[in-house]
Amino acid sequence: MPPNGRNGLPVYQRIQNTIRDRIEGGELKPGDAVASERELARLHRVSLMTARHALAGLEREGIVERRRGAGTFVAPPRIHFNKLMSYTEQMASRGLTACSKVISTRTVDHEEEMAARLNLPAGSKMIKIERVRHTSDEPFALETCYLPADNFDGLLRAPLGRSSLFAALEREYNVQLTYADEEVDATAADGRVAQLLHMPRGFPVLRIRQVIYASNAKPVIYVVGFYRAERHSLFIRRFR
Amino acid sequence: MPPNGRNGLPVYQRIQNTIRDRIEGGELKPGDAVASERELARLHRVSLMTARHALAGLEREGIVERRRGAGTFVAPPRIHFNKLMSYTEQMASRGLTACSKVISTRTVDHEEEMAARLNLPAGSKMIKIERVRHTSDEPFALETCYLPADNFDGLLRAPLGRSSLFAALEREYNVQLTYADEEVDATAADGRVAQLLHMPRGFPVLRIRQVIYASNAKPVIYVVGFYRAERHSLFIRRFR
DNA sequence: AAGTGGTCTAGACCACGGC
DNA sequence: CCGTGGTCTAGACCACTTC
Repeated sequence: MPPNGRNGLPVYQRIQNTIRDRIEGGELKPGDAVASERELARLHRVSLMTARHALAGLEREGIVERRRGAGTFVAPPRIHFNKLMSYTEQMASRGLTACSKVISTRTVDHEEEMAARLNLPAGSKMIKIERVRHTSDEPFALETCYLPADNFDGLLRAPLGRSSLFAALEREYNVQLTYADEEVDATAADGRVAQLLHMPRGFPVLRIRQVIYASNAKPVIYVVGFYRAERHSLFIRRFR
Repeated sequence: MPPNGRNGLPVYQRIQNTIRDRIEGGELKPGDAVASERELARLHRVSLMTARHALAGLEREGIVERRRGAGTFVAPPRIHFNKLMSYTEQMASRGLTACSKVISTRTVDHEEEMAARLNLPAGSKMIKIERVRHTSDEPFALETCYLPADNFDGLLRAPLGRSSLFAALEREYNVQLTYADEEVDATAADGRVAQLLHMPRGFPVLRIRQVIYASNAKPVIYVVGFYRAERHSLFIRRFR
């Protein structure tokens, strides 16, 4: 038998995908039993070790729980702690649709603080995108992000209103985002923020400044976000 | 061959232990090559899949990095972000001395929200400790923490003004704190907070609600903290 | 070309869970 | 008891990195 299927995917990953699809499609719900190792091996005409490898991978991802002597079961939906996720992905993980309005997109070259955050020389050209995030009608966040203009030529022509910036970077520019450092504090809404978020000036807002790094440890995006306090909170898990 | 060695440990775990020991003992340093799968299989007189299983486990733990075609190498020491640290420990890690004033210590039994956060039945007795944290003269945080009264009899007699609550729990009560879930948002200072933190009422403050869990995954402490925004910010690292 | 990790086979026995 | 996951064997070929 050929080691890989028709497409280039290893067999164990194709098995994983069939299971993932059935969970995401709602066919399998948390607590439901997944096909056993032996069953998968029979169904996919594959060795036991390969079926096992597939399930072990899904368990490591937290999608599935394995109990010796009992079976393999769909894991309860876990809260994603300390995961770097785009707004689009966050919404999707809560079963909601992302909704945002692009306020402005342009290139700038004299915002020194932002250049410094991206580790660029002073005066560097940067792409600047301002977006208001909302759910249904109510706006709840203003996010301004900066990217080095040199590396992302043509990004401004992408349909940012619709699709995710993360997705565009990872797909179109082949950039692998790996981690982000965030600084969180509270501040009072200034005139512009108050107006865009439909709240009185001086109201408390959560401010999150985020530097997102690519796999080569180079900073790729700097984001400043202001969040309406009563509509947004941040969840973190810390370990001892 | 017997599936397990003399002791009850699976072979692959014993292989892992020999490698862990050599790393912890300083014999292998970050970047050094670890024995290859085939080498381990030969040395331990074990099948390739078993040697492989051992290395895969170490990789999942982050102890080792595997590069196809190159080999398996000791991973660089991971920096610990998002660490659960007491106020005392945080200050110490910045070379400062912790300074706090106990405002009140008492037992309460009708704060239902707090009982719920600690997963206690309604009406349960809890120890409640209020402390103001400060640097030099300026107060910058009000922290109120709750603990189940049953488990921590006599805690109120400990010298909390001086030593760490964490230290007391870990030493006196043999509780191993393992992780905490935090919820962060922004809010306006109410009268009491404003007075204690020497700031105008209505000013934005960072609010952090924290549930700290022991090693048995039982909640042990619930802390609500209000932090002066201009003197405190939170740093988080998120991973993709 | 030699060595490495990645995938895969076709079996085996064990420890454990639920019926 | 039967089915489950956990461990393990003794091989195989492939893709990749290093030299």
